[in-house]
Amino acid sequence: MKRNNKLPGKTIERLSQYRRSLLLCLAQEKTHIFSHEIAALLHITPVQVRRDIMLIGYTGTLRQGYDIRELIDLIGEIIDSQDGLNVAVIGLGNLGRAILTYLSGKRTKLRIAAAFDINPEKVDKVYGGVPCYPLDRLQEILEKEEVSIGILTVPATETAGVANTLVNCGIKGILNYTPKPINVPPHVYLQEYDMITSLEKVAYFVKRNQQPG
Amino acid sequence: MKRNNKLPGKTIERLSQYRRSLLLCLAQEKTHIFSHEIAALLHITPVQVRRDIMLIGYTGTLRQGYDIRELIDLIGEIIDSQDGLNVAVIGLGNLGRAILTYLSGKRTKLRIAAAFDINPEKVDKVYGGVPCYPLDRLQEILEKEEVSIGILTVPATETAGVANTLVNCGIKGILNYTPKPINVPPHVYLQEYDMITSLEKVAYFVKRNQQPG
DNA sequence: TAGTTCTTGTTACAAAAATAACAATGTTAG
DNA sequence: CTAACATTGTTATTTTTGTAACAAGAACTA
Repeated sequence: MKRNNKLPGKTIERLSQYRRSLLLCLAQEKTHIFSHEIAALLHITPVQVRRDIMLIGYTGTLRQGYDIRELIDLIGEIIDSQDGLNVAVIGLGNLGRAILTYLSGKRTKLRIAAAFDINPEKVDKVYGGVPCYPLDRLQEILEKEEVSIGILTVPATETAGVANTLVNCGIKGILNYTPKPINVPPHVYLQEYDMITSLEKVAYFVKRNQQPG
Repeated sequence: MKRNNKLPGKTIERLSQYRRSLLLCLAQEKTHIFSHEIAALLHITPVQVRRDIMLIGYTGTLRQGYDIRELIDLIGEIIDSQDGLNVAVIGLGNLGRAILTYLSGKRTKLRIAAAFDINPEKVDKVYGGVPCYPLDRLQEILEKEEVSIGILTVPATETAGVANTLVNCGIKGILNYTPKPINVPPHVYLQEYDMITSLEKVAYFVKRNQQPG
């Protein structure tokens, strides 16, 4: 049960997905599950499921598979923070609001504490249970609410500036949905995702399948 | 200049990003660029840039670096389809509209041909230059517009059904932003992205940095 | 009881991706 | 002219990720 060894990033992603599926199973009165069942739900291989579960040090029973409740709890111990973390969404365009909707009221360990926008129309309203503040109160609110993770959904022109402010406020992690890459000091964990890049990648592989060579 | 060898997926992603940055440079009258300059723009290493460029068979000049115009054109030859591809966005919630906004009018080779939603309020309106059709006309429109790529932004409950319809209509690639994994026949290229998973991954690494062990 | 069948846990292997190392070659400086 | 330098292109190495192979053990069957 030694799981201080750093787990691979991809394993973490899958653990998050296992838990989500397992919660659904639990809601259906299911108590145990086999590796190949989890695999089928997520369209991956049973081997990979078993390997991931091995890495977190959980052990199923031989003929019943894994205890769903126990597995959910263990995944929680691994990927959740004990006391929870506060998250802020910066930029309430369509994407920012989409994220608020997705997350609203779901995660208990990840609390969306605040949203920010520059548009006065949006400021002081509440979206998905989250209050929207003006962008110029970013620093103040981040500190007051002890926000550790920022989700960047501002226009590309604002990315660098907002990112700097986040870092200066002592943010611990940034999820950047802006098409503009940012750089951060090593103690800040950064993950970037660009929708246009993803789409162009799909287009490339579609093209290749059409004209194989 | 043999670039029929399949390029790594990650290289494709970076090529897309190189092109975007290079277009900006070109707009600033710049004609040549060094690998370390590209690297700095995207916060990666110069070696990786050179390696990617080597893989597509382009050669820069020794003291001037790469010709920006030529490089942009070559990347286009590689990742764009000759005649362009038509894309449809299925589901016009916040996320669907965000994508339309991002893409509207930008890509010439990737044309957003149609959007779909089940909500009558949205149907028959135009979003970002793209007409919205009712979901039950999906099959008809996809065939009429010769759509090869579908972007899935419907609620999780609808994912499986819509995905099946897409496959039946002969779609070539799917970009699934739904939290529900789908499976498709091997000739359909599938890419999935789940925002909640990404956020939980960031949270995990933030937690690890806080309590290193 | 002995054997068959599932399923897990683990080790070994393969593939993909990133990084490092370094030869080659114009260009500049003296 | 020669040496130092900056930059590319390529090969080699390491790291990460995924897949396969297989021993071991509980439950069922006869």
